[in-house]
Amino acid sequence: MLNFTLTDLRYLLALAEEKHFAKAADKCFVSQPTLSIAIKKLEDNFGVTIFERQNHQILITDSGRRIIAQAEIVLAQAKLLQQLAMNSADPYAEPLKIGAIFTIGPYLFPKLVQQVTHSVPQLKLIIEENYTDRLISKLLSGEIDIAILATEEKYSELNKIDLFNEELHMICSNRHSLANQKTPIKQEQLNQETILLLGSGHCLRDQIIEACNNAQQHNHIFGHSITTSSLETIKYMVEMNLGLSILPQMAEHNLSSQIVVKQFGQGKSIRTISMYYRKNFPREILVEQLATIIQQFN
Amino acid sequence: MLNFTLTDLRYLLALAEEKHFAKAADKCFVSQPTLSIAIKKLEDNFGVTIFERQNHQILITDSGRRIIAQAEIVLAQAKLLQQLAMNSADPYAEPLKIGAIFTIGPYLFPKLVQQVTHSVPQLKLIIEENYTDRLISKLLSGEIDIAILATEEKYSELNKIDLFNEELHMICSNRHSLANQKTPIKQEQLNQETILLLGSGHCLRDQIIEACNNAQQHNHIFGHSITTSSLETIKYMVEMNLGLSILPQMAEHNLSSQIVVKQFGQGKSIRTISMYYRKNFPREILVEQLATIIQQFN
DNA sequence: TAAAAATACTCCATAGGTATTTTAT
DNA sequence: ATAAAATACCTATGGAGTATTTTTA
Repeated sequence: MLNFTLTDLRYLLALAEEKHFAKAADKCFVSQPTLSIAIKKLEDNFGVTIFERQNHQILITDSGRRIIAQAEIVLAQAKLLQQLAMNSADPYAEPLKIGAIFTIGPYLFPKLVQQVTHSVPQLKLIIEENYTDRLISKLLSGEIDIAILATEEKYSELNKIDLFNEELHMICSNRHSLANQKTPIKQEQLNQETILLLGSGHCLRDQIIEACNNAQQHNHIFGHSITTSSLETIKYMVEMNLGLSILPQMAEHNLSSQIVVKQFGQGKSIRTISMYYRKNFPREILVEQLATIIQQFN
Repeated sequence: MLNFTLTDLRYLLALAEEKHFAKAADKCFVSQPTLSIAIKKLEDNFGVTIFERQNHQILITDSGRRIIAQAEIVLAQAKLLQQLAMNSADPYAEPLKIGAIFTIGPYLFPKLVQQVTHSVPQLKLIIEENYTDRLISKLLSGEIDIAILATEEKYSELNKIDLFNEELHMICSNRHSLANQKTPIKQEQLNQETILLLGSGHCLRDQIIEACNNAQQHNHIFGHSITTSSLETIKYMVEMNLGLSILPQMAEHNLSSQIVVKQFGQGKSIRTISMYYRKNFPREILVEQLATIIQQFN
């Protein structure tokens, strides 16, 4: 067990420098007896004479010199710790780690990073794209601080802020037979079509299946489905008229002119994008700030 | 000013490791509330949340991780200090610095080092030869711990232990006219002789002058004197019959067979060799031990 | 209901103060 | 007589305890 305190060391160094109890005490803003007693306690505990009280002058013993040198190191490191901690008090000091699902990240992150760089330049973002369940577990384990998801699921350990709703639209090639239909596409019309879907794990896949399925029982509503790995792949395949697909609004950005966007379903098919973060997350202010930024995108 | 203690850091590291307040408290041998409060105090003072109290699990924030890493450094250095200090508690831990005048060192130190190596092997000696006044000032400033001198001077800041007396003898070549005299040499006989002396500053020079001068007023008792730099030089010159000289007993060791030692003066000419050290020198025990060793040399 | 952390409160060790004594110049 | 450090003695902060409450799984 350590038998000294950081205060003791401050007194020690002051005395080593001043070589005069009263002056050293002044320097530490304490009384001379306080410093005397602290030094005595240190020496007694160590069992070492650090200062040789010579008549009206103070000498440092050889052991003392080594002890003082080490005490300097300890105090210097302690001050570093203090600074480090104080700097971290700023919630912007540490980067914020945000994850989003694959079907949001590519379209949201660029705008988010741009806006944050502009309006909260002191904040660094670390972004990642992943599946919903992976993001949830990373969020719970502290690997990320915020997850941007499109799920209706409730998580008791997490807080949620809704960001925006986005519609799901059908896209097809302008050469496709549905391309010229004026009325919204009905679910039944997809029965004979080739549908391009993301792989399982992507929540968009489930959302599309649910949106198409609607009141129907069976899972396989499509005539034929092809599973792909990313929305960008899907867009290229639709452009080549290899099938049609359902896209969230955000992904319609920069669509090829050969792709047609069609209203889909009887009502509007929408999904809600929300921000999740741990209850008690100490930087909740930041979360709210980011939510506001994103909400102003629409 | 530092707003944390080493104890706080111990608690911090324990909690970081255990991630459980009660277990961390156990590890530190304190109660759970004690540790809780200490952590809270730390966090409040730093203005940083270090531990995110997640429902029945504790997460470390990113700021926390850095703080903990630095806290580890501080504690490690503090423990080093503790060890260092504890080891120094041993009075033998640090080398002892001894100075002796030029006319004692070469003859005393070899025997001293040999005996210390044998009977106090854990003690290291750092030896030096110098003039009396230089040794005194080094002793007062703490550059050396012990001075071995031949002086009658009193120093109020220093303690003194007498070691031994040594006689002063005359030496001359066996070809010298005084070499065959049976009775002790009288002071007056030196009036016509060439005397080899050490340079000024060497106390032996003054002691010899005083011994020869005796009741006489004038300083120049010798027919002719030559100043040399060391007793060894003097011995070689005496061997070559370039003059005679006065030697302390110790220096008679290993004299050339061509040199004759003669009793000198009516009474015995002696000087007292003493050990000086600072009052309050914390390792007085060692001084006494060394004094005893030297006293047993005769 | 159980487990974990926070809170309330009580207590005492000790760091700090003032006044004084001791020691040495 | 003066200057410096040590000692005596008192006070109060805060570190540590036990008991209890709050919170959440």
